[in-house]
Amino acid sequence: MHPIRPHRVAVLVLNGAAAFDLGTPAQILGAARTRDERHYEVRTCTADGGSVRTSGGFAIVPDFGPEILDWAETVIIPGVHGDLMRNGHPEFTEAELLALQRIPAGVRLVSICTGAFALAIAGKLDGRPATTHWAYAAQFREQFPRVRLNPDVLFVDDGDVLTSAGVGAGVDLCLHLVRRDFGSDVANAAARRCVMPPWRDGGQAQFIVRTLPAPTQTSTGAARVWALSRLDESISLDAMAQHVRMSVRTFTRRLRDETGLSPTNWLNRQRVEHARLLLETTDLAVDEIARRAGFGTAVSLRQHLHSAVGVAPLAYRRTFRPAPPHHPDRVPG
DNA sequence: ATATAAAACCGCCAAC
DNA sequence: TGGTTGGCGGTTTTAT
Repeated sequence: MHPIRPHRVAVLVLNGAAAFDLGTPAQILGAARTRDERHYEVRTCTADGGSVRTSGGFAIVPDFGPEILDWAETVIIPGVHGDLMRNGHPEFTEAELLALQRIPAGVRLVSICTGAFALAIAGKLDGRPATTHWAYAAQFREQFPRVRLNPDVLFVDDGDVLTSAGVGAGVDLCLHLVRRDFGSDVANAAARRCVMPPWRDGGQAQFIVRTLPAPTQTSTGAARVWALSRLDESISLDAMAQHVRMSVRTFTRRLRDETGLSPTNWLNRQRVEHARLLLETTDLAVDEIARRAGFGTAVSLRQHLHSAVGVAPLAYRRTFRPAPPHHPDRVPG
C-alpha cells in the first residue's frame, strides 16, 4: 500500500475556459498528499492538443491531447466564460464534441460551472441530478430538460457524475472529491495547504442559503414556505400536498421540477440547514437542536448532518464557534 | 447492528 | 394532439 498509485485525472480545457476554473483541479487535487506523495496525477489537455484561449485574455498550451481521456479515471471539465457565452450557452467546436463523445463509459465525470453544458451535450447528465452556475440555470433547463437541475446547491455528487456551481464552488467540489477518495484527513490537509477558510474544512456539501426564489409564484412555493414555518413538527408528504391542493403524485412531480429534489430530500435539507444555523449560532444541546429542526432524535440529526457535511454535530459546531474570539463577523454558508 | 413496518419514490398509463 | 393530472403498485428509503 505504501507507494501511492495516484488517481488519474484529466482536465479537458475547452475554448474560452474560465481562467479561475481551469486551475482549480490542479491546485486542489495537487494539494492532496500524504507526506510527499501525491494522491492525484492531474494532466491537462485540449480537444485537439492545441492551445486554446481562456476567458482571462491569455492562451494556454496543454501538455496533452484528447488521447489522455482514455488514460483518465476521472475527467474534469472547467467552465466556459466570456465571449463564448454570448448566446447564453457555450458553443463547442467539432473537435470538442468529438472529444466529449470519446470519453469512455465508466470514467468519473466532473464539471465546474458551465462545464455542465459540455457533459449535458454529451448526454452524460440525462435523467440525473446536476447543477451549474446559477446565472445559466434557466438556459440550461431549456436546453436540457432531461437533466434534473438544482441551481440551489454548490455541487451535486451523483456517484460517477459530479457537477458544481460557479467558480468558487469548483473548489468545494474538488475538496469533496478528495474527501470522498481519500478521507477527511487528506482533504483537510489539502484545504489547509491551499489556505482555504477553516469553515470549508468540515464541509462536504456547503449548500447555499438563500431566501426561497419567488416563494409563491411557483406552484409548490406555498407548501415550502408553510413547511419551513413548522420545521419542528413532523410534516408528511400528504400534508404538504394537501396544503396546496395537489395530489401527492403531482406535488412530488412539481417539487422535483422546481427544486430538483424529492419532497423528503428537500425537507431534510431544510432541516439540516436549520440545525446547522442553530449549531453555528447557539449553544443549545444537540438533542434540543434535533427537536427544533424536526429530527425525531439526535441520532437522526447526526445521520443527516453527516451525510450533508461529513461531520458530527459537535465537530461542526467546533469549526464555527471556536473558543478564542476570531472573525466574529463571519457568517458562513 | 440488524430487523421490521411505514412512508416515500417514481415509472407507467388511462383520463382529462 | 401535445401536455398535465393523479391513481396504482413494485421498489427503495427511512424511522424506530
